[in-house]
Amino acid sequence: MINFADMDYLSTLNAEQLAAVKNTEGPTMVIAGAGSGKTRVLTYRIAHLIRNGIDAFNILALTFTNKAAREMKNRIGQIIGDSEAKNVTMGTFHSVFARILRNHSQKLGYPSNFTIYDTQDSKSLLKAIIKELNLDDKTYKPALVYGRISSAKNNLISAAGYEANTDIIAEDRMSAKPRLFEIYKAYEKRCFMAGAMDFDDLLFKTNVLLRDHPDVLHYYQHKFKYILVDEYQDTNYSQYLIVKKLAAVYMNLCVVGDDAQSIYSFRGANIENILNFKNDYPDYKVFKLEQNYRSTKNIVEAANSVIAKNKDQIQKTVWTDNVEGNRIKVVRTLTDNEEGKVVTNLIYETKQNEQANNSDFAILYRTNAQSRSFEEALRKINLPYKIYGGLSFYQRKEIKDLIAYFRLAANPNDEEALKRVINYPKRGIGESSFEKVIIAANHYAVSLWDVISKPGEYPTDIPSGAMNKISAFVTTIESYQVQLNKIDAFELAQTISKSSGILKELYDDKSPEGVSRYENIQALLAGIKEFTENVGENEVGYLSDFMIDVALLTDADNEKDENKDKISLMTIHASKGLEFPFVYVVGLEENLFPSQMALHSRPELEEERRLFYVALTRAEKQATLTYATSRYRYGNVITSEPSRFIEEIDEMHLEVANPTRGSGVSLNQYGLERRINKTKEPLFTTRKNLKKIVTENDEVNEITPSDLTDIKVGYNVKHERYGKGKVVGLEGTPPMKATVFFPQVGNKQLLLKFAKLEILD
DNA sequence: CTTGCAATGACTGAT
DNA sequence: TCATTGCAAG
Repeated sequence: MINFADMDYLSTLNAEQLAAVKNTEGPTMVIAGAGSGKTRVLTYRIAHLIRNGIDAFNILALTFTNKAAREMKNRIGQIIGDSEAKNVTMGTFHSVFARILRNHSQKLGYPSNFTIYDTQDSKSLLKAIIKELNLDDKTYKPALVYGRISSAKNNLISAAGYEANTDIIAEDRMSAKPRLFEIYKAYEKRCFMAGAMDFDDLLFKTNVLLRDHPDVLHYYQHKFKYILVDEYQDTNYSQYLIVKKLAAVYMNLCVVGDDAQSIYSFRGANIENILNFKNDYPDYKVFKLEQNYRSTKNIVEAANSVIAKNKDQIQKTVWTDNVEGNRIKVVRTLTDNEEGKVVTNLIYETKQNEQANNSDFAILYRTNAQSRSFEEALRKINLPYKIYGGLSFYQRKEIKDLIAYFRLAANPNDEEALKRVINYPKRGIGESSFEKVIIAANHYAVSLWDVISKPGEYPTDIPSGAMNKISAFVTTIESYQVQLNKIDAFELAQTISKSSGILKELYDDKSPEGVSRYENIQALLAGIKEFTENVGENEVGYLSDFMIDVALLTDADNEKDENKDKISLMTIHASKGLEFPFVYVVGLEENLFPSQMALHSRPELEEERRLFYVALTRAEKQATLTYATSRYRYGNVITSEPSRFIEEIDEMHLEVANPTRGSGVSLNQYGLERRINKTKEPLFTTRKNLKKIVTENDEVNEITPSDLTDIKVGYNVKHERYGKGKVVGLEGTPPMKATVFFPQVGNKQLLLKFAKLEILD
């Protein structure tokens, strides 16, 4: 390993990078193109601060993943020494502020052992609430409700604020979901009763904490004299405001990002945060890193030609001094299975020709479900691979089940954990009894645990047989609780896994899946053992410490050495920040990439395009794009057409390499026959049967809103999103609400006050 | 209360 | 295709 400590680290930076590193005081924005050495700038900037006498304790660095934080900390440690580096507060927004919240949770009425609900927990709770309110779960789909609540929270709108917001209420009424606010209210209350925060709460409650407790705000404002935020383009309003508040005193705020790589608007990310930086900090300095050190000219220029199609962006010119390199390969296959084989063969071939390692290759796709055909093909020719994302270790059922017992030991009010294990393993406490517990808890306005642990105080009409079983369960959990801070995490975890019956339940299942579940439990226990052994001397690692951010861990966080030389398979979202010599972007088909969900508006389509930009710019030496003309979806075959994104690449950077087919036994050795661009065959089939919902230029459904005071039933109208339609019903005098039939989407209720409609006749 | 089978609907993306 | 849900019978 290189010893950076002896090296003049600043000499390895280019002029612009160096300027960004040295401008330590005052608001700073770094616009960093793909592959421009952004991480180096962040790393060296922090090292530089510490070298110049700033206490590491006073530095806060917010990264996009915990893995990125760990790696950066290691690199800083190499420059200035680990003992200093470890004092920097570094991590994701969620993990940093979860820890801060634990220190102050009583101020918000939460226990310090509050539970963090993951997405599954949140949706499960919402589902229960929807049922309790007697609402139809087809209209109020938990996933949709979750999204709605999530985006409210990310914009710092509480349940009360939601109910009071006339725009939102009107919107919900228009989309025929007028009772969303009730669900939100119940959800908020139930989370609180359970001592639980969901992912969005970690940011929301941090805002509340900083808003309502000036002493706390003051403390952190002065602790974090220097603040750095990576991937600033992907922060949402809630995160933006936390940063703004913390930086308000010293204003030593450095944000780093690239608007062209903003791909998380579905999570509430707001590009505006980057665009508005100059408004919040008028005397800011901006540095643009435009030289790409990662990729060949072909890749950089191809990516530039694609992103140029977006309207919303900060002007910059990414360029490179690197070699020209190969053109981008485009490969068509007949089916998704063939796509798997062809990509696998190409990897095999490249590996031989270039003497490359498995870890030099990545297969990137739009959706997790696409991984299957590649896994099968790779397994067939024995190439080792690793899938990132998808179901992470901590989301497996058996792991969540055992962790649910841990959660109950730490916080018995945790409703979702209770629901999971009150009858697992089976102990005769069925659904009807559990429902009675919920009804009682709502009635007495206490937690579920209060009801079952104090039956004398909160009588229910649960039959005595079931009640006895419940009491036995309560006693079991209580016995775990008393041990929580007495014995170490491993001992307690072992006790729980045995006495809860989980270990036996899985041990008795001799099916291959059962065996693997048992092994997973053992792996979790081994992980906990490791945890207890690694806490400092004279300290005990308790289970509650281990639990602190289990909910925030992802696969990338517990990468093991055994995954070293493997081909990486992941979604493009998961590939952000990574780089590989050889990248295969697969499934480049209309309605898949760009996703059909994103065809409704220009901003959504532009985000898909940025996603494609991210995919391309992961590649160092060679990028290959593939698409299949048919693929399986929901078990049936659908035909598909090549993605518009392929066509958007300047043709001079493309090379088309299509496999032959037909009666052929042997396609050539690699299943490929090469053609240069000058082929007679049209590169891409025309797209005339593509539904023109909205094309890229938003002119198509552009409308001139008409005066709607004398709108009549039967009028033909045009809506900017739904296109042409006919008025089939009106309510109120003068008309307030119209029912309009749109051929594409069916009947829609529109409030005339808000809906922009053009009357066509 | 549990089990087993038939019917159903889901595929963006992830802290 | 796969996982979850609903329903009938034990």
